[in-house]
Amino acid sequence: MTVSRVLNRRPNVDDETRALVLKTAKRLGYRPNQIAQSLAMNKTFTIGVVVPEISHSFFPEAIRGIEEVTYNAGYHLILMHSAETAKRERDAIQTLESKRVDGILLSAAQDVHDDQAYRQLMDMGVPLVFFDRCVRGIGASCVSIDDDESARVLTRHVLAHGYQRIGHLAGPQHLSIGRERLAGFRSALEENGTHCDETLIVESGFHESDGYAATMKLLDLPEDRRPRAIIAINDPAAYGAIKAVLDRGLSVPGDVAVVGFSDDIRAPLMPVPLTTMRQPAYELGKAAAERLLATIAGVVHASEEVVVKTSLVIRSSCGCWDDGSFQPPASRL
Amino acid sequence: MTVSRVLNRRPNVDDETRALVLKTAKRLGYRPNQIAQSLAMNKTFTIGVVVPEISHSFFPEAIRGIEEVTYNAGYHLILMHSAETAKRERDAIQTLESKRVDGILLSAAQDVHDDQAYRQLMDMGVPLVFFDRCVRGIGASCVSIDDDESARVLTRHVLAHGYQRIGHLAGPQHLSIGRERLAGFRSALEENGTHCDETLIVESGFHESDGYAATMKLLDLPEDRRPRAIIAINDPAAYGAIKAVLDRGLSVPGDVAVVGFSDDIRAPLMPVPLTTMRQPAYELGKAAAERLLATIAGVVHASEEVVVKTSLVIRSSCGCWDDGSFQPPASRL
DNA sequence: TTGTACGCGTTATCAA
DNA sequence: TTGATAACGCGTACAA
Repeated sequence: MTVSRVLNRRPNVDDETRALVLKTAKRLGYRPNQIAQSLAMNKTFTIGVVVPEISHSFFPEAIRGIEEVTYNAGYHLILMHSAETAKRERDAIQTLESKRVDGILLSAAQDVHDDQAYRQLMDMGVPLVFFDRCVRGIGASCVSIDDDESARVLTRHVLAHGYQRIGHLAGPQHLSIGRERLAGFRSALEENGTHCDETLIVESGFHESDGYAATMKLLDLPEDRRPRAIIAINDPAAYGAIKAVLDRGLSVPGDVAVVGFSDDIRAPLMPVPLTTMRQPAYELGKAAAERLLATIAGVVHASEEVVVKTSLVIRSSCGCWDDGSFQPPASRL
Repeated sequence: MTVSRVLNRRPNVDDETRALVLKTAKRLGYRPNQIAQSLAMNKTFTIGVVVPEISHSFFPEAIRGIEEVTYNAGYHLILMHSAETAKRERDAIQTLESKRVDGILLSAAQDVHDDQAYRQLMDMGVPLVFFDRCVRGIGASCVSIDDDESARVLTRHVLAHGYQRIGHLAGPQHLSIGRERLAGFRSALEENGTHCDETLIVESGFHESDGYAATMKLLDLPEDRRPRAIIAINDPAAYGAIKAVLDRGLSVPGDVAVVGFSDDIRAPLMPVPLTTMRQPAYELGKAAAERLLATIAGVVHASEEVVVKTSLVIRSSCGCWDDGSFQPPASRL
């Protein structure tokens, strides 16, 4: 009726009627029922966000970026937590579908092994944008960093110290970031003419405990086959690596250099400040949200790769001095 | 129709019909429209969570606890960010009301000065549970720590070092946690027979920059009127305090001891590890969610105060040695 | 066991 | 400018 027109600021309403409606609405504490609106308009102004991890580090910051953009556009967020499991992720996707969200932002869980859930989403026409941990080849956009290139730059820096034996705590190989960072690692070694010892590449999860366990394996090698430096899949894994090295009575970076990936909030505070590749979580979240809104608005149709810039943060765990400048000890060059 | 019965697992359906429905549903990729369900049943299985802060520290962890409980109960979360502003908080509340959430979990923003928005929510019969930063006297439940007692215990510990002049970076006094922590601070001084110098109590916000600014004011006092120890409203403010002390060329805890409140993830990693009151964010989130679900289920009607236990975490910024034991230097006792 | 009628609160369409 | 009617997709109540 007329009430609808007033509340939606439609022009063709008499000023008196309008005033009356507004007054009465206020008196009754009336709130438009957005559920009914959604049903009628087939639009919820809600976006689903699925993250594998909630608490520390990268994701809260990314969510803040997402929230910033979506809030300004009048959208709201349903937050789902996959807890790194494929089952909960599938569950989350189904729920969001049922809730008829206008789009989904998703960062893939660690143990996802097939595309099916994503493909089905795409088939149903639900706008989907991956961020950080992408799944390619299914026509969904991806907002992330250039993992391959970033890993290459990071590895180059480690190589510049003159280290010969370099280990890699590789991420899960069914995830893009696991594969691509490993590829970047390999290519940096190759361009440097450094032999890549496959025993120094061990698969690791994303948690500190994973990094600890994987590093212990490397440290169990005979001394002459042990890595002189370790490149971890992310910062938490690097923390685990540092802990493992120290627990073995060795020093960082004196005996084993360690570098991470993310520039987590704790990285500069570590017993030996962590050299790492800064991944701008907030900006990445914003970019992902912008991409999704564009998709929802129908502005863009094809899937797109959005690359957010990383930057090398040099501290001292790599063997550089702690003033942040790039100064591999001369003796090793 | 019969389809509804099948999908809701009602018993009185022929097995064959049921099988047919399920098969067809799968074939069509059918997803029940929860919007329509919600409209018909007047129930959304959605809970609104309003936090003043998203990224670091306390809230992501609390959200994880909330998510854990609500997920298991079949509820989902709409996450809203008030950014410490009353305006955005009011906005969030209105939106959640429009979205007909089944209940709201809220931690009050820093600059909220009146109860009106909350009262209106209560009047409309929307279950509301505060967590961490509560507003009392409006009939809503509150899940938090015992701020008064915790601050007292913390202050007692600082006093035990023999410090006479103790400063307090007090939180906003219109928020419960600001008032109660200050009250606990005062009562510990009183029971110790220590004079409370009002010039050493300065109001501070919750951010590192706020703590920095407030501490600078204290350090601007003539040397004989400066505090020998500072109790900050929370950990980030304590980080700011430490930075201010160091920036003035003074040492922590040698010249000025500093303690925080929260046990943020960075507390043990500070240049001088921070003594602080541990606030179990995850457990607090869980308790708050449980309380809200009970309210929604109508199990409880009256408002309730749920108190989650804190514990004193002794590191070295208070002047204790760094092994975590309670050992105020003997010379000062 | 199955199907029909109605209502949930809104928007869209068309008529008054 | 305003009002009536039919959707939107489901659950409830009752009839077949």
